[in-house]
Order: sequence, then structure tokens, then C-alpha cells
Amino acid sequence: MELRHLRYFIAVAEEGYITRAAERLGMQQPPLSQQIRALERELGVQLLRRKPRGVELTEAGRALLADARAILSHIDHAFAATRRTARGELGRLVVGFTSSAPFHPFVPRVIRAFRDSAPDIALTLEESGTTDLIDDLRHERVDAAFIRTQVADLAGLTVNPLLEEAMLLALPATHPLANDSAEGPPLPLTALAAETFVVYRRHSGPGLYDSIIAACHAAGFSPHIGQEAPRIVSTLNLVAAGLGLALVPASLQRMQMDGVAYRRLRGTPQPRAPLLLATRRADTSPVLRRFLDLVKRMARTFPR
Amino acid sequence: MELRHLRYFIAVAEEGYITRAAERLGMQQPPLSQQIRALERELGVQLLRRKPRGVELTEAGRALLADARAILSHIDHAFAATRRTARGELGRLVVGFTSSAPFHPFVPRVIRAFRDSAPDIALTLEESGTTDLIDDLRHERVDAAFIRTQVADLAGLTVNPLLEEAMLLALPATHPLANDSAEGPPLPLTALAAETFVVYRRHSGPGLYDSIIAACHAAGFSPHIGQEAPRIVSTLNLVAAGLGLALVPASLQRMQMDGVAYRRLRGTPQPRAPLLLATRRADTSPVLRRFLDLVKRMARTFPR
DNA sequence: ATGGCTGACACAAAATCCATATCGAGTGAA
DNA sequence: TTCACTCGATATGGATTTTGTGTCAGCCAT
Repeated sequence: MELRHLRYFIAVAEEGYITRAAERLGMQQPPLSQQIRALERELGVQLLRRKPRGVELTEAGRALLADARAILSHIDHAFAATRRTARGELGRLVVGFTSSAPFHPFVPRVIRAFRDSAPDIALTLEESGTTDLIDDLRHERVDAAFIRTQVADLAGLTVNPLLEEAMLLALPATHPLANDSAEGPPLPLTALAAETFVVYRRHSGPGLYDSIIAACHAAGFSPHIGQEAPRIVSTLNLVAAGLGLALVPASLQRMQMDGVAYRRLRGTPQPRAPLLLATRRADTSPVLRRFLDLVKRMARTFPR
Repeated sequence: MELRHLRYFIAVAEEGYITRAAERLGMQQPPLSQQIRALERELGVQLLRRKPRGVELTEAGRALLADARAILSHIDHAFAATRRTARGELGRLVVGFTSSAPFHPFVPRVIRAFRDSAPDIALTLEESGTTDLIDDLRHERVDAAFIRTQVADLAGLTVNPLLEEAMLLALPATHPLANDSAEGPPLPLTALAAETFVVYRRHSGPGLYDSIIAACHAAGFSPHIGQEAPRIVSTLNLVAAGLGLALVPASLQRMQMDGVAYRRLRGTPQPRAPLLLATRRADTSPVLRRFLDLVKRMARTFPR
């Protein structure tokens, strides 16, 4: 059986004459007759009743006609879907992000833009810790992950730096250094030499941790580390509870948390927080490529 | 595009190697490579990633693989359905019957048997008057009709006589000839010479009408016809209302109608009521043939 | 470094699909 | 009734397509 047989059969059924169907198909009548008979022979079923004038569908022929049309349409759809999949317009994408990522305005913006540009991609969003995200990436449970710190083991992964932002000092609202207005005068880092710091734990992602330590060292002191938090947002809970101060990405300021005040810092080098997108190096999925292209393009033009 | 391409592609996808797929397909590797490339060329999409050891599906290839399997399965189902349709195991059948037909035990019995023997045929039952049924048959709204009287215009139709049964006298329960037990002694037709008869109207089907008249004539009198009824069952309503007597098929006795008593007749010739099945002569549907075969076969062995 | 496996390429062979010519059956009109 | 016409079936030759054979290049694994 070949599709040709179905196409021929449909033409004959629609025309009611083998001769006219042959014309429509751009062929001669004898081979068409032959192909139809071959189809009937393979099915073991008479599809046409040959009449003196033209042919007529049998009951079985009518049944097959409907199915044959459906099959051809099935194939058309399959081909279209395959082409769209190849163009990255169709498929699935699982995007992971750490709890702090969606506070950066870039992340929801790029997700929205991607949904708009490829509405037929089933997009799944998963929030998780950085370590878990990296594991999920490796095990193909996640295709791309927005993270906020460089990871230690990059084997098999690509980490694209997208944006950077300043870090703000988060401090308990009752703290003497807390300012009524979040946009108070920048605070020199040296003013914090005696304070206790709450930090994002280093083994989850050394980047933020190290940049904070480095900034303090550059300011001439070695910070006193109090508690470590498993997630960036949870550092704010500890700050609110009065367990110390924290340096957090500026975008977290959007998270209006009771009992936490923010202050800008001054001095160089200022600690900065990156926004990164991690993917599998071996992932050649067109959907991912499309996503990656969009993310990089938007990152380049993102207002800083 | 031909199905061959899909079959080849599935084999390659499943084996992971063009060479092994070629073995499985009973062909050599070069032509298989060529056909796969032809498929890719037509789609304009790369389906396989050629690796040093075997091949790997691209995202688009994975999408197509699922669809290709579905398409082949679609074709298998279509072929199976076509074959079953040709055998009359699949399809639709509309069976019509006059209001009096289902009282004959043969009718529900044969319908049940047909449903059991061909459960995948969508069977529709339609009750209507004889004249309408004949019209419905001609216009292909009905495929077979159980009727209780010969019809006048048979053009294009086949009417199969199935069974015959005696006719009983239906008379008002208050009538002097009414007997307490329905199985009273047979009544000679001559006893009814002075009575008024309610009859099934002749133009709807001359058979019953004529056989009643003929029986009376044979008994030596010309019956006095009162009202005509449009349906056999409605004659019983008229009888119950005291508008006269009626001769009805014996099976209508099952219809326990208040105010109507039945008596058997004696003498020859007794008027008899046929059960007939009308079909379109040109209808070659396997479903109908199957139904017709069953009906005729069961009619032959039906206990009389 | 080398042997073995895999896929691609080039050309010959085979299959089959199609075109031409012809026939037969059935229909409609003279 | 007969003749012409239409339409599908059959037979045969040709051409395109598919397949088979031989060969080469590239990459792993030993």
C-alpha cells in the first residue's frame, strides 16, 4: 500500500469516473484502473461498482473514502507540525528559576515575550533551588534555568550571563542604619564592619557569597557571617527576624517585606548580582535555541 | 511522499542505525539512506543527526515519529474498518416497522438476534405508517421495513414474505358474540354477515383489506364496512369504542386492550395476515444483505 | 596508531509505474 | 434494430524510480 493508492482512490470517488479522475491526476486511464484494482486486491474488498457510465462507490468504498481523506489530512498536519517543530514554533520547554529570579523584571518580561512569539510551545515554569535546578537540567527535567549565582560544576552546561544589577543592603527596619526612605543616601560599606551578615550559602552557588566577601575585603574588613540561608529570598526573612544584615540583588526590593529596610551602597568595587541562564550544552532543540536567542537578544537591549 | 518513507523512517528511528534498519527492512543501507534523505528534503527538515555510531532523532524527528506511527495505525484501522464494512459487520441500518409489526414476536426476536450478531452496526428503529415507510425506503431514509400488508406500487422495491398468521375477530367486550375466554370455540364467519366492520384502509395497503373482503365473500356475504382506520392498531380503538368489529392479525391479541375481546374464526379460506419485509431492490449494502439473510433464515425456522 | 563500524556517494540492475493501442460491454439515438 | 459513442479492462513497451553493489571517508575504541 502506498499513499498514491489513496490519492487515486479519492480522485476516482470524487469524480465518479476513472477517466475523468485520470485527467485530474494528469495521467491516463489504464494505469489508474490498474492502481485502483491493486488497492482492491490488497484490501480484498470491492471498492467500486463499475457501471456502464462511470463508477459508483460500494458501501466499503464509502467507508474507505472518509478514512482516506482523514489519513491524508493526518499526514498534512503531521508534516506541518514537524516543520513547525523544526522551526522551534512547536514543542515543550521547561524553564526553571530560583526563587529570586522572578523579582528581576527581565525574567517575567522575557517569559511573556516568548509566550507571545511562540504560543504553541507548551511552557512549564518550575521554581526550585539552584542546586536542584542544575540537577534537573542535567537530567533533562528542565531545559533552561534562570539562576542568580555562578555554579561550581559546569560540566555539560552552558551558563549565559545576561544582566547584572547592584546589590542593596537589607537591614532590619529597627536597625539604627535603617532609613525611612529606601532611596536614602548611599552607605559606605565600611559602616558595616561590625555588623553580622546573613548570606546565601556558598555551596549552593559561590558567586554571590564570594562577591560579598570580596567587596568587604576591598572595603578593608572581613565580614562577620552569621546564619546562612538556603535561598536568597529567605535571607530577607532572617533579616526581618533581626538575625543580621544582608546584601541582596536590588530587584528584591520589589518584594515589600515587613520589617526589612533597604539602603544603597557606595564605594568601589560594589558587589553586583548577576542574572544567568543555564542550559545543557548538548541541547540542540530548536525550541531551546529559539528561547535562548530571544533571551540573549532581549538582554542586550534591556534598559540598565 | 509515500508511506514507504514513513515506514523506513520509523524503522531507522527504532533501530537507531540506518544499517540495522536496512537489515530489518530487508534492503541495503545505501537506498535506505537515500530514502530518508528524500523525506528530509521534501519536509525541508533534518530528522536525524548522523553520529559516528548510528543516528539520533532530532526534535523534529521525534515529533514526526509519533505522528508517523499514528498515521500507520490510522491506516490499519481504516483498512480493517473497510474490510468489516464489506463483510457487513460495520455500518448503519435503519429498520422501519408499522405500528402493528412489533406485536408479532418474530420482529423483536430477529432485531435482537441481529444486534447480537453484528454489535458494531448502528441500528436505528423507526415506527411509521406503511405508506410513509415505503416513501422512506425510496428516499433511503429507511433501509428495510417490516410491514403487514402488500403495497400497491412496488417499483424499485422488493417485498419479502416472511410469515403468515391467522386473523382473529376483535369485537367490543360488550358484544353478544364476545366470549369470556379468548380461546372460546371458533366462530363461523357467516355469523358476522349482519355486522359492521372496521377495516384498515385499503389505499394504505390493499392486502389485508382484500383478504377480509375475499373471506367474507367466500362465506357468502358482502361485509358492511363502517369506518376505515389509518393503522391496524387503531382499528382496535374503534372496536373498543363500539364502532364495529375488526379482523386483526392474531399477534395483536398480545395487546391487552380494555373493552376489546377476541375470538377465533373457522371455515376456509380463513383470512390470513402476512408479515413482510420491504427493501430497495437496488440496495447492495452488505449490512442490508446480512440483515436480510438473517431475517429470511430465522423466518424459515420460526415456529408457526 | 589501527582496525572496525557507520553513513555517504556513484553507478548498474531491477522493479514498477505509466503511456499507447486495442477490445469489449453497455447505452442512447436514428 | 443498428450504429455510434462512452467508459472501463487488458496487453505490451518504455521510462522513471527504487534498489543493489562497490567504494570511500570519518570517527571510536582497542
